[in-house]
Amino acid sequence: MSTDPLLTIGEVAERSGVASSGLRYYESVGLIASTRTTGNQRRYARSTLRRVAFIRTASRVGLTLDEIRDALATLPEERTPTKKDWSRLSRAWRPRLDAQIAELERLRDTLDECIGCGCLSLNRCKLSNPGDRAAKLGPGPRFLEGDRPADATD
Amino acid sequence: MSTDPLLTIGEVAERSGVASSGLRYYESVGLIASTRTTGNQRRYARSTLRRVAFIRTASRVGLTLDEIRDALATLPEERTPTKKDWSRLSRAWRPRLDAQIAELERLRDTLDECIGCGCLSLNRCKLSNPGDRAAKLGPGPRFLEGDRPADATD
DNA sequence: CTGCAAGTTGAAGTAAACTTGAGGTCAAGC
DNA sequence: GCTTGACCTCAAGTTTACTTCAACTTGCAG
Repeated sequence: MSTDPLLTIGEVAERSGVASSGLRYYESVGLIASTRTTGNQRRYARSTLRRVAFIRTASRVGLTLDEIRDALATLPEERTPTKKDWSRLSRAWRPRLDAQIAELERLRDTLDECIGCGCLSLNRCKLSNPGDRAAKLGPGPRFLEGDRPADATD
Repeated sequence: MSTDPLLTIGEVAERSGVASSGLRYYESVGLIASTRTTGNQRRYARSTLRRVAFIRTASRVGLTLDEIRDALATLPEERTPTKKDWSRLSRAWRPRLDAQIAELERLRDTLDECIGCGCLSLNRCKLSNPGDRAAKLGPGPRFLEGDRPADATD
């Protein structure tokens, strides 16, 4: 315990809930930065806690670390980001969240329609055809998704 | 083109939107089955199309292939599944979808509260503390999620 | 000064869901 | 009968977001 304004990696890990290894990883991909002690140990500014919080939350919203890095790149470098700065970034999540929710609701409603008939038939059933490309939800393949529906016979 | 009731892997790929390599993969993990021609090529029953449709849709809902395999295992083996069979499985997704939507809405609402203040401060802000473990949404780490919040000072 | 928890590095492993590649076979039209 | 596109297998590669391991070094309490 100290009065030192800088935090050790263990302290940041403890407070952010991100493991030390995760913090090192974040640093390796350019999401956060640190200074070093003479003995080569990392020391973090307090503002890093907020930055990590942003990263975790953005991640929960579904952004990839790449996208998060891009977002963070818009923060001013010459000064510690203000609440306004963070607020601006967070606001950008809103449409994304709305889209995700809408997509799931669409899926749910279509499912309701289909449950009655137990169809799930390709091409004939709405469920099988994404409908919009805002998919990219949950794990699974993002590669070919809604490419060619092709003809229908089953 | 033929009158053959069995489909080649290419046909199934074309109609289902899942690449041939994906279908082989599904087979390798026991999600679908096929018979073979004398020349060792796969031939699929038409019902496979429905099965694949189920897999893709369940996947979109966020189920892992493991879970999907478990669900499919409850289908009768001795006969081609009826609409009722599929309907039963689909109905089981509903609570899951509802939970996913609720989780996202919770996140959005909390975000709305937080946007005004640009807080995102750890522990002090609801956004940083998951609240329920129904997370498992979108990509990213499912490992440590909401483990120890720890104390708060920033 | 000593001991030991905490920190360091780089490489390798993990998980899910597939894709790609190499090397070889099959089937159908001409 | 031959060419060509579709298929086969098996191993290895891909992506994202980390964790784990081994082998070592620091830093602080006693």
